[in-house]
Amino acid sequence: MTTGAGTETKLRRDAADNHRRLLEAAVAEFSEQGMDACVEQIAARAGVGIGTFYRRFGTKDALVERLVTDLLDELVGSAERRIAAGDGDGLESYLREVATALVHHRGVLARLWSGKPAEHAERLRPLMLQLLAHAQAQGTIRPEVGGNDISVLMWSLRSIIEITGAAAGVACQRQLDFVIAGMRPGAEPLRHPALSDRARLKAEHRTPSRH
Amino acid sequence: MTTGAGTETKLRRDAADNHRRLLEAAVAEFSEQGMDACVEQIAARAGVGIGTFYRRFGTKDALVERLVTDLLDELVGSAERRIAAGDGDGLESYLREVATALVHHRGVLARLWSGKPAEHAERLRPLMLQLLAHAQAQGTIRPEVGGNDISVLMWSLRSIIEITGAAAGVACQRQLDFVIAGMRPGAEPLRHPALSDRARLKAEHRTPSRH
DNA sequence: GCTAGAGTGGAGTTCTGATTCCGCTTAGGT
DNA sequence: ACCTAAGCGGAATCAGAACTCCACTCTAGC
Repeated sequence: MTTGAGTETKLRRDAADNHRRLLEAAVAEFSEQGMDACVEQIAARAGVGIGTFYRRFGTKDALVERLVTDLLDELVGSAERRIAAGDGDGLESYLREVATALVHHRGVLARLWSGKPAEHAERLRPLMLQLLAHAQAQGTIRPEVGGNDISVLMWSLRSIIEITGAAAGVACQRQLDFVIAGMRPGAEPLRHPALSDRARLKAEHRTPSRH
Repeated sequence: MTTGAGTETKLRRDAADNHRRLLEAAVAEFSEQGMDACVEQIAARAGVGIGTFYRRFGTKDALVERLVTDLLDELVGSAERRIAAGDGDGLESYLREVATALVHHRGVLARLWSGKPAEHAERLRPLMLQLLAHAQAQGTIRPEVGGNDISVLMWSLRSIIEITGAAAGVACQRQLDFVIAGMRPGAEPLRHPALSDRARLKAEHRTPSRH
């Protein structure tokens, strides 16, 4: 649940403790201040000096990447669990879980769907496609819906979450109500083509704003 | 089309020219670099010195606010045009126009739905509500849909646009296909409550990240 | 064509926040 | 209890970008 990369060479007890505390402080601080939260604040909140922060993470960017990786691990785990369950509305449940996870990690969403860890995001795609295919086989999602439609849907949650802050959970679930309703077999026909794979790939490799 | 505030005390011809060029350069630079585009770059792109930039706008922030105001004027104009037209799918057409406008001004979206110009955004709301009411009276949108649902929908476009960059137009229209389909009278019932007015107001007054 | 004053350019200043450095502390093996 | 390398704190350094200032250059009214 905590991580996947194994670069942790058993720390001294106090050090391990500081490490954990830094991670918690970072999540909190990023949630509140956005990605501009400054390192000094994070360290202060964790009750350690800046030096300790840098000994542990090397760079503010490395910290963010670590948080993003944790989040992706969570999303992957969630997808796998849904696939294992094998019920008809697996995709819908999955999307709702994704929304919840994103809300919880709202501080680092700006880095989630682009930049380096895009490789990680690739890990998610086949699982998502599998859930989609299953839902379509069960007839709960109409056949014209493609994987890129689901990607766009997930992307769209980011700004809702960043704008609504505390109320993000409600806002996302309601939005999912509408989008999913629009993806059901009985819904009105689609007027526009889906995003192309080429465009999706370009989007996933874009390096966004900051630094 | 250019603006609404009338603080422009007829400039010397060359100055007016530089002013226009700065505005264009700013839109371009923000679109490409995001809100972190630096003033020096903008000035360079416009072919003027930094001094000129500051004489004209006083502050980077003032420039952004000006661009946001222009965008809102455009959105208001669009809504008024739709209301005047009075056809049944006014809301849908309006939303699609909004998407197009947002794509064009993608550089400043981060400042659009929050911060100071929230007052301006208030100008938009009654128009949007009117379009919604009309659509519901015509039976093209189901009655459970509320104004806040439309707000959330507009917010959701921001991250789609920022992530997809050049392909944003396609992505947004397709997403609108789904959401609007989900808002039709025949669509599946909604499972979750809409965002409360209180939460929406809080969201609109949030001061986001930067500065 | 001349002149006043609006406009200009861009080096220098200031501010903010990331990152480095190093002498001091402390866990934990013996 | 002692020793030593892992850890720690935080002042000092560095970097990047916003913003200021002022000697100099043109536009436009005469």
